[in-house]
Amino acid sequence: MNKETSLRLSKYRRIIQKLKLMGMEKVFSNNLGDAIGAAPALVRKDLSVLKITGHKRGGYNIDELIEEMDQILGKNKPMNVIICGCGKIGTALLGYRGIHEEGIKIMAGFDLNPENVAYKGKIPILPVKDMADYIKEHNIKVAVISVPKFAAAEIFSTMLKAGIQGVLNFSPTELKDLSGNCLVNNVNIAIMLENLFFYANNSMELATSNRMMDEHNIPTL
Amino acid sequence: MNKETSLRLSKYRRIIQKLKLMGMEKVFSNNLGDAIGAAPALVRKDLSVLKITGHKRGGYNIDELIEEMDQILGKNKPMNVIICGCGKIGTALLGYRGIHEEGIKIMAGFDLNPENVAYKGKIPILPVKDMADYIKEHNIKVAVISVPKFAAAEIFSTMLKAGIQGVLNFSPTELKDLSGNCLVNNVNIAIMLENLFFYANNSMELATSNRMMDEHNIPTL
DNA sequence: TAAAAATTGTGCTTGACGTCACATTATTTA
DNA sequence: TAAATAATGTGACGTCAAGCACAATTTTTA
Repeated sequence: MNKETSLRLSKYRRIIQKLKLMGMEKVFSNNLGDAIGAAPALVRKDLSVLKITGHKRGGYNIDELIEEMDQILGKNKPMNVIICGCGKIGTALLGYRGIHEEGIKIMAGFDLNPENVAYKGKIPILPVKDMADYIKEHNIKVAVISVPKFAAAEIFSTMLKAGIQGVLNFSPTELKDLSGNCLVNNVNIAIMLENLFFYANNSMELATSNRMMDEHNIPTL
Repeated sequence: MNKETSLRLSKYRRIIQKLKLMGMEKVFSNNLGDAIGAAPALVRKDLSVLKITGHKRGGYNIDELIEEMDQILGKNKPMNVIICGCGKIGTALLGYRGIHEEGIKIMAGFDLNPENVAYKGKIPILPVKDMADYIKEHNIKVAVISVPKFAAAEIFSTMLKAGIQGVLNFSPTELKDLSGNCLVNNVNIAIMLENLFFYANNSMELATSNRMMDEHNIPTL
């Protein structure tokens, strides 16, 4: 399964959750397709790959769907993360509701000088030197990197040695794990902004490519 | 040109800049390819599409390359953004160096209650109701949305009416401009984290697909 | 009960992107 | 000068993901 596909799964999961809260019991592939801007056939194929099966003329049962997707997406297992680098961005994430609301728990923050971190919440802020032990002891699988550029590569290396399997990297240094044990989502804010300026400056080209629009735009729920 | 291609362009630009600072004068397609984890032929094709031409056996002249790419990427024009929503993430961005270092200027922040924003820097924090006028008066093309979920759709709509052409959206509401006048980069932190847990929980599949690895991982510069 | 309608599941087609491979051209070396 | 070497530029090809279209199946309606 590729990245786009797995992102769609999370989106399906989120939409289905909303529909359930609205009291709905079943959903059709074209509903989900409309919601994420994809063709109904693609939705069916995605679910088909997951061995999730619907009912001819009856769509998909929402409760079944949630159960099976949670199983596949690992939503039943604890989703515990740590945040390494408690500067401006790291601290913002420590208090970010969107993470908590999805059932993800921020276990701890790490910083070179934890006593300097302004954030005063329930989450412990620990010194970076304790990170590797913490990862092993608490069996942490996913980490956020929000350290300055110069520190990113080293902290990433430490994480890999400690067994981290997924990293969300906000530093401008693009990280890669050559061994294939750890997946990295690089979020480069400056490059994304540059990208927007590029299209804004060349807006004629924007109109000509539908493919591009599809990749960038996903309908509001 | 698709999104991946334009992201590569920004990466090339960044690498070339570093090489220039190191005193180099020319660069070969395989250098750039190695740096971003792409095949040399792809680098040549990317540059070829931009009508940037190299020299047989001589590679690409770095000064020419920078000049032409800056032209194409719009780096010569001012890159002015506004930040709408000065909560935790918005405030973090107001003080984020990575943006400034790339030549992007944050012109102003907007918030429902600007007087409540803790950030005390040089950037003015203005009331949201003034945003549309500000966009028009200062000819702002690109905006960051970092408002809470419930406010995202409305502020986005206001931006579109004011003529915004690019949006970097950190709210969990996925935004889309149906008219095609505005490109949106949706950055959904919770979904990206979920995605990492998904792969961590199904790590066997990770190893089997090389394609996926390529999409996720970009080598450190 | 029979016909009509609606929705799934999937084989086939399409299109885009990246890689391969090689002709072309420039530089170096003997 | 001629041969060898090194790099570009691009046409051809392979691969993969998404969309199309339709058979299969279930429900509704008359």
